[in-house]
This record gives sequence, structure tokens and C-alpha cells, in this order.
Amino acid sequence: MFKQKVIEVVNNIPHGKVVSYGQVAAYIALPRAARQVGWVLRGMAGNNVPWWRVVNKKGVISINGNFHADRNLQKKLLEAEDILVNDFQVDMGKYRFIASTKLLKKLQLSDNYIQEAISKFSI
DNA sequence: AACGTGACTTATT
DNA sequence: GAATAAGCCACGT
Repeated sequence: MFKQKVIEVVNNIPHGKVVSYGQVAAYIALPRAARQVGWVLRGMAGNNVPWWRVVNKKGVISINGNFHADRNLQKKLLEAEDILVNDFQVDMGKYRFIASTKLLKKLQLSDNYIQEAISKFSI
């Protein structure tokens, strides 16, 4: 299930780190399903999922005053993990979490795809 | 089955 | 850079 995989990836983001939607999508072998990642996360508020560690590619909090969740809450949660949030933006170069090959293997990705996925988001 | 909707991304101008 | 356009795909109607 798409939803389950998203949850698994998000649950593996360490404290104090963030990932982008596209990153999560790439980690579940659907590199172009970034929107759906957000769609899943939309329903995750209140669950035991660190949804606030997911931001868009620029490191900006992608919530725009929706009623589901608000960006001030996300900002607050990030800051609670010692992540600097400046004008709803975090420094991706500093805080981006790069998945380990171990984790990606666990997600049943092929070896060559793993290399691709990792290099894509590395500096 | 068809269509609209995005907590997105990429390419183009 | 900003604005635009076009992909993208799970999901509800």
C-alpha cells in the first residue's frame, strides 16, 4: 500500500532531520508521486507519524492555512527538534536526511535504483 | 469509467 | 528569479 510505505519512510526520518516530498516519493520507488506523499500526510496529523519532518524541495513548509494542520504548528514542532526555521523555511543543505542503503533495501528497491535515489539527493 | 483535486517537481520562458 | 505549463498519481465522487 502506498500509504504504508510513506508512513514507513517518514517514520525512519531521524529526530532533527527533514526530507522533501519528492525524496519520500523516490524512496518508495515512485519518484513522481510527490503530491501523493503530501496527500497521505494530510491525514497523518494526530497519528504517531513525524509528518512535520517533510517539507518541499526548497525546505519550505508547504501548508497554506489549511484547516487540517497549520504551518505554525509545523514550525513549532521543527524548532522543538533544534531545527532552525527562518520564515517557514529550513536549511535543506544542513538538515536533509539522506536514507541509508540499508533502509532503501528494506524498502525493496533494486541496487542500482538505490544508488540513483541516494545520489539524486546528495550534495 | 471519467473527472477533478492537490502538504509536489521539473522544465520552460 | 518569478510566472507558467505540464507532468504526476492516489483517491473521492
